Amino acid sequence: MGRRHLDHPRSVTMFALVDCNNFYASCERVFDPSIEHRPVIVLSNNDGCVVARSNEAKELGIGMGQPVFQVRDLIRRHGVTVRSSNYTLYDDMSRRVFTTVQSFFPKMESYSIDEAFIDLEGTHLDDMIDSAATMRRAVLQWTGIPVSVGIGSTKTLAKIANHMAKRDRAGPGVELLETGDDASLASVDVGDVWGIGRRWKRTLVAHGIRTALDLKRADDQWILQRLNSIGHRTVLELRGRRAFALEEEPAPRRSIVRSRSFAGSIETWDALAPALASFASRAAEKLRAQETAAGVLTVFLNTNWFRPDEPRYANQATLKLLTPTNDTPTLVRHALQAGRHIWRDGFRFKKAGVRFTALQPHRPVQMHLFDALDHDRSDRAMQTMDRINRTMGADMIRSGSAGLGTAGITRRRHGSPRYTTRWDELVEAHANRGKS
DNA sequence: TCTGGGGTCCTAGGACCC
DNA sequence: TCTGGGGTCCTAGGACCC
Repeated sequence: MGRRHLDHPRSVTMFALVDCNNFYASCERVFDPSIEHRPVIVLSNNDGCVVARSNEAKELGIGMGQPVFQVRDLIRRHGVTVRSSNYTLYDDMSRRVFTTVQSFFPKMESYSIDEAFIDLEGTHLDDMIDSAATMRRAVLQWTGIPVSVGIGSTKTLAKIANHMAKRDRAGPGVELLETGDDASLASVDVGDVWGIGRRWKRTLVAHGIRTALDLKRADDQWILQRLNSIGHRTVLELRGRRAFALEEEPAPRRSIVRSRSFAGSIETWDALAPALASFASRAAEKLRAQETAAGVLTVFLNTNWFRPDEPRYANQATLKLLTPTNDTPTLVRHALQAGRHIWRDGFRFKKAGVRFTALQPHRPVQMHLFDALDHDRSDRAMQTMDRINRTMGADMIRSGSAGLGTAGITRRRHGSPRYTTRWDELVEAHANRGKS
């Protein structure tokens, strides 16, 4: 790679990570200014765990992923605003944010719902911070979402710079980490390095590697042995060598999962079957949306992991489909068959799901002259079904056996409206609200 | 009482074949 | 009866990410 760069250090190419601050909480605030500057948390499915927190909520000591029942007191004492998660809204806001980012920096990789990497090629090193700051202001102004920007010569360093930008709350929200800035690396906990999770952190700390700088200086062979080849790439990136490329074109999904934990528990096959049918049918929609077909189907179910006092059972059944398909009735039938196979009476099931793998391209056959082939007819029926569900809202039409699906067995008590995607749930604007 | 959901990749080990 | 090595493919489990 670019030895030439040494000759022109001021035009070195850099990556930046744009990361939305407390994304879900920020989305909730955009449409409800009354909760600005106040503690806000967003909950996972079934209102079980905290999946997003405003800074004020973080300061109260509410942890990421913490079960809600453990922070009930804090919520009450400090009047924390609680919202069930609203992914329709977050997806739409995400699209708006990154469309804006891309209008400034066209080479962009959407990395997750709230993060994107960009390539700052063409921007002079001296101008990078200013350009990023300009983009940041535009995003805030046009979408209402605050973002932080970290700049570095590799994705891993850009991630660390972003971490530093967030750490410095009074700062400008943009941080540039020079490749040789070891003092900064020494200030970053090794567990905060992108790619180092809980287990690896434990291994590293036990070996005296506590900071990002220690990791940068670690022995390559030792890393390869005790972590793996990916962990080693992280080390290379800390040294300024690019090991993870910017991927502008998202690779097609290799698997699709639809699963849920149930608010209570499921004790009869008759209660599980509609849930499985619903999972299979939602996953099939996803298959068709990306024009793939599943070659392998897996159904899994398990009892409550957190109840050691109850009988435990977890199992999964995998079946290979003779012909890869994305046809809902076929997939539902197979899912029920696989589920029946691993079903056992006498357990209280807490979670189940359907997974499709061995995905392969499947182009729907459009407007064939004759209806001779069943799969043509099936393709068109599926297209119609997807179209109606898309326009009318999810689940207007679904496979007969899906019935109510998971409607009666999941919980959602703090929902906010789908402000941006449903006419009947639009925010009401009041002229005297004051913000323009 | 109440504990998320959806992904990726790597590695080791077994089955099977030549 | 005894004895081999190397390759591929698949799967399960474990690590990581948001």
